[in-house]
Amino acid sequence: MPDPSGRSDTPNGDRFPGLMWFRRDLRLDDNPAWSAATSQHCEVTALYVLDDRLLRSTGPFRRRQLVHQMHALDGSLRARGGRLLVRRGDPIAVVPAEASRLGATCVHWNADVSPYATKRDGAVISALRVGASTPFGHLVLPPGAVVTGAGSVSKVFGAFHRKWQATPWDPWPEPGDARIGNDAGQGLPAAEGEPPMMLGEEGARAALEYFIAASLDDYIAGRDRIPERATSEMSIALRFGTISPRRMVKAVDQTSDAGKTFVRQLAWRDWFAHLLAEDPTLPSHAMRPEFDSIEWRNDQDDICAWKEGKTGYPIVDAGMRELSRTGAMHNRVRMIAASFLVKDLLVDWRIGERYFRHLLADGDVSQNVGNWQWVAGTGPDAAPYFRIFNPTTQSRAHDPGGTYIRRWVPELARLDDSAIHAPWNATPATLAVAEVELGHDYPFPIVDHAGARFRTLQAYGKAKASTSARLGHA
DNA sequence: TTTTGAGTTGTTCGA
DNA sequence: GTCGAACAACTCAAA
Repeated sequence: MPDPSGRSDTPNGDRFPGLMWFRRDLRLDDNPAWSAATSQHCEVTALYVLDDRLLRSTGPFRRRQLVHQMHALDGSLRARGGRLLVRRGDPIAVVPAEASRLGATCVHWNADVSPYATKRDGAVISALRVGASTPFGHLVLPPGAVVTGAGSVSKVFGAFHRKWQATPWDPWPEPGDARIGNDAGQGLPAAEGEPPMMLGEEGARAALEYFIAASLDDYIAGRDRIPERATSEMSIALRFGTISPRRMVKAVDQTSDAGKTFVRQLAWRDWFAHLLAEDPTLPSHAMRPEFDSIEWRNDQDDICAWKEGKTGYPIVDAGMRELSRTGAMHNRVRMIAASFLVKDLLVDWRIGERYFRHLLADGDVSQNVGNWQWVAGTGPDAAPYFRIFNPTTQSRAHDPGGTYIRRWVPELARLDDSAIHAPWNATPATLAVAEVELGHDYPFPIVDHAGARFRTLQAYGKAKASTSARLGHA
């Protein structure tokens, strides 16, 4: 095969050039597609395609992260004498064109499970004139590796988890010795703002080590304390693939309950991905069809108040403000805010799912959809629908000193620890001392929790009853 | 085919 | 203040 770049003087004998298409796997360590590419070819070009269709649906925080992490990947490649080749356009056209230009005999990438990605990747494979190799490098186990006797993904987590634990695997192979292409193409977009603390694969590895040393022992209780940063905070590294989930599992001592609990979270992550791979309609349909007939209120004023952090429930508002200003939110607060939208405001979970996914720096279709369906009680193994979070109780339990609320709802900062969780119950004197006038400085609650709870139980009960009646008559 | 056991993160009510 | 029960009876997966 003629080599248009004239790079045929390779130490690897008759090996040919290859192309590695990076997407959400921005690391060189423990990356199955990268290892395959660098083992099978004399030279590998590392490509990233800026896909405008995808970028349009990507909110500002995730986009900013992406650019920083691309720069970090470029740094990893430079350390090995290469560069990240960046192109802008539709991958269905760009990837085959680059493969042809470089004379690549195979294109490598790590597969993904989202409906958009699977459709796009199928089209790229059809358009390629050479082969493609597409392992699953962002999950511990690939879809299809953990199934029931009937060959489908378990619809209860416990059964999935038992099989997941019992399925053996090893770290993926080490990278090979291929030379790395050093054509930077049209160049990286300029990174905006301060680089994230957890930058690139070295940052991710250091953050994991720090978490294991500092917080893992207390993970079971610590992960529920909102104002602290006692969770692993690895979600962005997992989202962009700057760390290998297999490396994470191997790094944790699973003889302790805390270690087991933490690794279990990675099993949940695999489970949600496997479920979406099996059923691409999950972003738009309840896993339990009876809950597709709930009569949502979808009140526009309520939805706006929720998005803006003006519901009158301080813990919800703190979370929603943190989200819209930073793209981050503690897991416990995500549950409280999501439960509030669905069960207190009776708003369709899909509206909240789309909003979170747009803004979250770690936003990922499979995880976001799985978790929203869990909160809404519409999925398998979901929270029972009558399990409705009380935002005030949650706030007192998980942010007892009101530290988190004061950080994001400064107009309430002078309220004492008792009043700050439910300012509408505070005495006029307490409010006056704290210089809070409800309805002026901070809203009255837009909904009464007890009444809203009853309303939601009615709506869910009705949806269930009408569906079972329909099925009974069929 | 039938049976059996299990089932992330909660809240409210009444004794 | 603390405790257990009710919430609602499912469905799934495996034996």
